[in-house]
Amino acid sequence: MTGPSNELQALKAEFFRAMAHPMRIRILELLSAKGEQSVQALQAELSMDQPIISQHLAKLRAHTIVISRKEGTTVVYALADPRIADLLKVAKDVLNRRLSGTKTLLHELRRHG
Amino acid sequence: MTGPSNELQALKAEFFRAMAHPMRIRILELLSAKGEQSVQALQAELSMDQPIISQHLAKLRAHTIVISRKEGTTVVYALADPRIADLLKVAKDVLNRRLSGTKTLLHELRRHG
DNA sequence: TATGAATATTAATATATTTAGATATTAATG
DNA sequence: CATTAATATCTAAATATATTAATATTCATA
Repeated sequence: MTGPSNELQALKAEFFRAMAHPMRIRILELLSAKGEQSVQALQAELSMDQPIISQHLAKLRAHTIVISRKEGTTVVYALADPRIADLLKVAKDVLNRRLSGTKTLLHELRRHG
Repeated sequence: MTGPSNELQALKAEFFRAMAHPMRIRILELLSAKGEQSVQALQAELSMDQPIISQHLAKLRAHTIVISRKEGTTVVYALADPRIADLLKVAKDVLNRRLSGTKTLLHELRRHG
């Protein structure tokens, strides 16, 4: 038995890759924490040139990781799916555990005898 | 307040990028589903040349996404953290919902009028 | 210690992604 | 309808990543 199709795994890979950039992570964390944000707001909070932000937003949009709507001349972005916030949270947990590394291990050892 | 440091977000990005490859997703899903596996077993199940598998395993190892131990001349790999299985599961949910759901699509369409 | 089996590394080329700057589009306003 | 503000797109150059094939390492054992 071969498991799920390769195309599905390619989709997952593309999905992860679309998130895999420091600037895009920052954007997604802002949207997770504060809800929808205009491009201006993101630009201000990330102190980033406008075309750069737009390019990253375009990539996230292309993979339906964020969605956007227009409000007059400004465009407001939001997570396309609340589970994306979960995804970031799990990733943070994995990394946090890793960073606390030895400390956590010692702590656990002490607690469990 | 600026939020968490940029280095942390760069770490997260590197972490996602290290997973973001169809072959590595397949490896991680096998390890999630079946527990630890030797390189031989992975090679057989993925019908992939040995050096290719090793290269992907090396990348996963470099980011502490998998860990390995030797058993004589064979090397056995496992997920470094069970939460990585959660991560894959959440990603699968997001993509499943996307593939089955018209909700997001309609939302996208509405955006363009 | 020479050999074979299992795994890892290296190096080259090809391909994809990022960045930065210039320019284009869109919608509101005077 | 010309102008401005907000956002998006395009292009070329710089970086990073993937692929392939060849070679190296490690360990058990004859």
